[in-house]
Amino acid sequence: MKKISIKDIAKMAGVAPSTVSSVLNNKNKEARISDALADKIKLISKKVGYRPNSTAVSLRTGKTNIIGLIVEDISNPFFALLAKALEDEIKKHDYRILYCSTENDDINAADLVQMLFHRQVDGFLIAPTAGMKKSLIELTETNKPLVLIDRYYPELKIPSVLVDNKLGITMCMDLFWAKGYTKTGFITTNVEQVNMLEREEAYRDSLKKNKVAVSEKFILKIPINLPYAEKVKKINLFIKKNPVLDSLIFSTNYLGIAGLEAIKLCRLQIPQDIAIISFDDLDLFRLYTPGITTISQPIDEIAKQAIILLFNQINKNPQQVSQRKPYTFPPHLITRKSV
Amino acid sequence: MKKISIKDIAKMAGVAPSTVSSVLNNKNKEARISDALADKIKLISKKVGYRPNSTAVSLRTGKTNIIGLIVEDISNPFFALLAKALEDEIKKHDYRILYCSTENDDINAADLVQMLFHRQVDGFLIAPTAGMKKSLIELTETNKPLVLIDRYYPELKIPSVLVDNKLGITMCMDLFWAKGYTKTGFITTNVEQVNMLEREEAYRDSLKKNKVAVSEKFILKIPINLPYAEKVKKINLFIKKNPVLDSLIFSTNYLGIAGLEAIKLCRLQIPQDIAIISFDDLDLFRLYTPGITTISQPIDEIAKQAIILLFNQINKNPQQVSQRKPYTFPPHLITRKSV
DNA sequence: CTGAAAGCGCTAACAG
DNA sequence: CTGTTAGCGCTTTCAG
Repeated sequence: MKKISIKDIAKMAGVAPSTVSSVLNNKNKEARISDALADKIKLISKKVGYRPNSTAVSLRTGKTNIIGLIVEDISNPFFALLAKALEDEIKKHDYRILYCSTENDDINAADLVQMLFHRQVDGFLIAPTAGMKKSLIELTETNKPLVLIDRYYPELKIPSVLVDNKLGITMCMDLFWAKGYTKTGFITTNVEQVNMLEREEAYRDSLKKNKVAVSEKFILKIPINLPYAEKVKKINLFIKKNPVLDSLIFSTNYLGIAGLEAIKLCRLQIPQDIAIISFDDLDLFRLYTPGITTISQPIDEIAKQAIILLFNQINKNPQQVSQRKPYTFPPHLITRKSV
Repeated sequence: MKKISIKDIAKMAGVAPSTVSSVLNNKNKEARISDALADKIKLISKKVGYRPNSTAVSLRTGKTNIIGLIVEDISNPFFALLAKALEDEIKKHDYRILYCSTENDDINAADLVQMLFHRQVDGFLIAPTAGMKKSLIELTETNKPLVLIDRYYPELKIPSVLVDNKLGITMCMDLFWAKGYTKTGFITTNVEQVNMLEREEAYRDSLKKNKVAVSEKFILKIPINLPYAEKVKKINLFIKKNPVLDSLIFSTNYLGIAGLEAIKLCRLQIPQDIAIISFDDLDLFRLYTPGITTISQPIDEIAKQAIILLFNQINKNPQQVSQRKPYTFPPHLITRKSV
């Protein structure tokens, strides 16, 4: 694993660097280099373990084989699983991932886009923050391949892949209605991201469809960057203030976790005192007693589709007639004992 | 965010590219460029949002400001948290992370080292697989900055940062002894990684110290790449075969998870029928009923120290008198109701 | 004080 | 069939 350059190989083989380059990039035919020579060059470079300097290749070709991944927080289990699934898919194309967490900060996010762009990444996979519109518009103007994941911007025609958020919450509500729960609280974040807004909307729609007036006090919006303990406290208070509630929906995994903790503090029994469903499936929800009913996201499918859309752009695949609507995948309702 | 090069800036300012370069790299003094001119150049490049092409800078300077991170699996909560902590620390140095998962495959791991090396990363953070010795030796011979995390190679003098694995298990055992448990089973993986071996060793040592013969049938080694359901099955069987056991230690988080599932299947009560402790603290363990006693790793401290050691090397800091022993941090025993 | 020139390692056009 | 040449965008002498 020494620093060995194409010139070294050329010297060893007694040819010019360009000849080595052609051979190693399988351009034998175009350059019409004799098979014997090609084999010789290949052999030598294999023997000394030659691998081209990616930086030089990138500078020359303008390609880095690196995709920039921007998520909210790589330590969130949802994003960790998504990142792994994306990594697995992208590996097949011989690409790598440079990842960054936005911490849900718009300025941070815009910076990361800039930084990755100037690092010449070949494409972007972004779970955008709520205030990233400007940054995304700028990015699209550069024609860099770009796919949004987990969230999207309805006004921007950017290929997006995500779970069907409305369907997920509708499934929750339908289950509640079917089981006779009529007073469902909705616990969500205060961020204005489409995915969260759609979840809330589906909650409201379901109430309306069932001719129940939406009661604003049954909706709790928790500031996203509040420390965990504060979140628990807020939920705790919310539950105490609304003893009439017979069921709760947590719109995302960490709220579900905080919710379980809050319910424990209130000494309420699930599902006798209160039934619950959380978005995102976790080991915790599966193994908790009682098992928690969840809306599980099809992470692998989302990752696969995102990579397809990304490489359609990278390879300028014409079939990529970018449809206006985001690609959505239905979630799975995993029913357990919590309802 | 257009492609704007140093030449463009030079033209706009009516100077030579090299002058722009000097100014932007704060080499005004050495180049003795007038403050007025420097300010003018800075202003212009700020106004048009100029950012140098990182690829070109890298090719020229040999620095990429990218660190290669190789872990077992980014979707494992331990590594996800570690990755996030590392990202946070590394950001302060204006570096980024290119990450890869080994899937615990030695060949894969060796490939990743090669790949990252030829991508000119400025340093490596590696949680090595058991069979990575050769690859690591090769890497050290290149003098690339390198820090091992979570695991280490006793024979190789490579700076390493990890939790004190032995202490962790000793704490478990001491707690068991103190509470009167005398038949403790140990459930671990079959991989020959030092961290795992040390955990097992501590278990054996504790028994010996307390004059209890080590019973091999009380140790269960589960193949690491077995599907989750199979792991549960193995543990289930192990418990049924050894009804004499009054307590169990799970040597890593996913075994703890599988263990809870297995115990549920056996319809055993924790801690009445069997007491348990798991390595790694998870939401699941905290919120499970009963709460599971765990050995929590000081992830942030590990990340901080790893970054310190890495940048000591990158900056050729002489104080980095690479000590032979790995840097270890004591874990925290979090006692809950499971013991 | 400033600019011209070389070169990092590679690839692609083109000339032999 | 193969080698020469130019140049990707930047930094770094070094000459003026």
